[in-house]
Amino acid sequence: MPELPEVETIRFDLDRYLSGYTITDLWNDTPKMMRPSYEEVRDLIIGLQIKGFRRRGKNLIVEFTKGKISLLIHLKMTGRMLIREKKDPEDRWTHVVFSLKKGEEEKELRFANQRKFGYVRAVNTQELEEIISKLGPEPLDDLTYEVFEKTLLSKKIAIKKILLDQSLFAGIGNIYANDALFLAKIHPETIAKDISKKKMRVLFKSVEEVLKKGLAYRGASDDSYLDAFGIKGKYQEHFLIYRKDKTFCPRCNTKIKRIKVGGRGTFYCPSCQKK
DNA sequence: CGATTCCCCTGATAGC
DNA sequence: TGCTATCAGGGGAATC
Repeated sequence: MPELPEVETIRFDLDRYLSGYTITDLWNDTPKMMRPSYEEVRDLIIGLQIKGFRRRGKNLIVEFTKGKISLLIHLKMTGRMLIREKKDPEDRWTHVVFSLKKGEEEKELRFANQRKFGYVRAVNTQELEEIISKLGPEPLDDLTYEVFEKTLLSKKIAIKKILLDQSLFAGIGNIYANDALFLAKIHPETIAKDISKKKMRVLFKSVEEVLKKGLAYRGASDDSYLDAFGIKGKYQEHFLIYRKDKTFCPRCNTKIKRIKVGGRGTFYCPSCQKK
């Protein structure tokens, strides 16, 4: 599922390949994916030239050279953003298509979305700012250890829930939360404020490490994730603990356990990650 | 503040 | 073999 490394991988390629293109048409067959509505989004963006793509947490942001409208795109679990030629074969589950043109060059940006949870939302500068400001700091950018520690010390809930809370830290999802906790040898249900300062430091570094590793491998394609060219990432080949509940701990060979924390599948080594 | 549940959706998988 | 019930999951809303 697209988390920070996956969305960032997509963003980087979209920015590089589609900046400068102008939106000439917008197609959609699933109105609920378009906010406020297909017609409004269409009228707002047709004719606009793409300035670039930004990312905030798991949100992809399309910026234009003129006006105060941006597109806020969330891929949720099964979203894909694909750069295609018009003549390219259909991509299954495509529900939104942006037609693009730069000089004589034509392209399509296709939003495929199997479970239809993702969306494209047109927002003005002020709305964008409001939404973005509700997200926590970026773990690979402006999150400092001091803020990390302060956040953990203020919470009496399971550390894994904290890591997944987008208003506390933006962009960490289930895969990287599981792997970071394994790396730091912390039980996912440990009450955040009870973690020792020493382990907090290790966890801070672990979060950074797994996210960077995810980026280096261009994301994890254990389910439906594909990059902007339709190519799988490779981080799934390097999962430490995520979805490893049929195997044994790489450190101590104990059988990996699977539980639910906050309703999400959670994996840990009962020997290495004690409460 | 936090916990819990529901909802959205559809392919994969388990169970019969 | 083939059908049906269950599950997964990001995030927002509603409820306690």
